[in-house]
Amino acid sequence: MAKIQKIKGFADLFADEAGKYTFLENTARAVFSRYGYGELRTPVVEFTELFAKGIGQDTDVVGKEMYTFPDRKGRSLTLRPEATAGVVRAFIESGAYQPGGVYRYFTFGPMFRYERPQKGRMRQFHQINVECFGSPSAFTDAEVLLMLADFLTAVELERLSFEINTLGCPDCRPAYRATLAEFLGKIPDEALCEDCRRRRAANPLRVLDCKVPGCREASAAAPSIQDKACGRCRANFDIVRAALSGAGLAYVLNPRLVRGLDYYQGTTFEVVSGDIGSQSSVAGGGRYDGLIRTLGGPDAPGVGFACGMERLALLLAGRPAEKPDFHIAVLDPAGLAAALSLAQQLRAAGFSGLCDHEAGSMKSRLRAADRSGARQCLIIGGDELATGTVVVKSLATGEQTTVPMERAASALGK
RNA sequence: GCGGACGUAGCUCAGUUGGCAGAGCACAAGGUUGUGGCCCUUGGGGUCGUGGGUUCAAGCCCCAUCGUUCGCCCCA
Repeated sequence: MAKIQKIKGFADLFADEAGKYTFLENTARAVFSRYGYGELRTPVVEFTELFAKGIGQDTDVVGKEMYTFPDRKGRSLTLRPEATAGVVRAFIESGAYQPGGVYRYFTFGPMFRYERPQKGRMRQFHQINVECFGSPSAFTDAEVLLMLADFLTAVELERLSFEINTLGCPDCRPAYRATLAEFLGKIPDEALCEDCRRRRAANPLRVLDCKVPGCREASAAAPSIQDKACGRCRANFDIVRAALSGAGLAYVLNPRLVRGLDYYQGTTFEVVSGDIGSQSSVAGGGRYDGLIRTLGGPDAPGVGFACGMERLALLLAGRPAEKPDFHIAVLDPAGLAAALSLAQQLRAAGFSGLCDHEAGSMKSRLRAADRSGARQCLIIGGDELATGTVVVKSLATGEQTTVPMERAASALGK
């Protein structure tokens, strides 16, 4: 019988690793609350249609990476590959939107994409997501970015680079796209990789993003969106840049920054680390003004970002586990019941600790106490049982005293 | 979906031209009848990922398969 094991690309996170995730979530909660954001938890499964419409039918995520399956009534469900679509759906469904209002949400949780796993990329992965609905202002873009930077500073990640770009709006992007496509059309086939030859007609912006050196060279002189953006987009982007500089946040202007999900427009950004292998992007986001309407909601604008917890965790030092205050060592089986009730009293008094449930030799019990990392060991053997006492031994210094059992808590207390 | 590397004890890994499966760490007991960490001794532990093939003989060679991992692609 083959051993049952976890699914490829899924992970079990024990103490050290799990601790990083709760640390990330707790500090995210604290930081985002200071900006007026509230937590929202949405389902992990949605109707497939939501993602197909929201993310874009021709993206890789929708085209080949979704966990999609029929439920018992034959409806097509999918495990969410990203959070924004679900949050937007919840927002629309709640009916909370009033024109002019601004709505701020953050959410944590697992996402699923059927990809080949590698460093920093799991099939079940975890994101911290932030979404702000209702504000068309570039100051909101800037504040969201600053909040992300604030969070990353709070978790003590410093060596990260912030890249920003604008993708243009529905007014100016089509024209830019056309001139870019025209430029790319003149490049001889041999100069581009196979993917880019296909992309230059279908999705010319993505050619800019190609990592193949030849393609980089070929597109080096391509027209930049920075020059072709409309006045409003430029003005907005200037506001964002000025706000970041004003706040002292260093950033890199990356005109080649193109996001993979169709709904992005206007300001986009990515946070990159050079220390975690080839999946180097730890966070990414931007503005998605058309999305809420696309999904059947009001014509409300949106901005947000997603932050990959696996990738942040790679950068985080392990969090040392909490050490217990006491370990009760039992030398005589007759002492097991007294040991457990003593342990309960100590826990009720606020101490943390472990208690032997099987008796053993002094040597084996003390070794176990030592391994647990406990500060103090309480020893209950035949002598102590006879006199109603307990030995309180410091595992650091080796000093020990014998006290009546009911005084154990105060003996631990100092 | 494509490519490379790797699967031997709980963990990290040796294993020669194919010739009786090993070390370190960890664990357990003892050295010390009730005193841990350091040290010493002893001990328990393995279908060599799985299934085929070649061979007198396979951990080693061949094929397949599963898993892990790094990269491509894509993305957080």
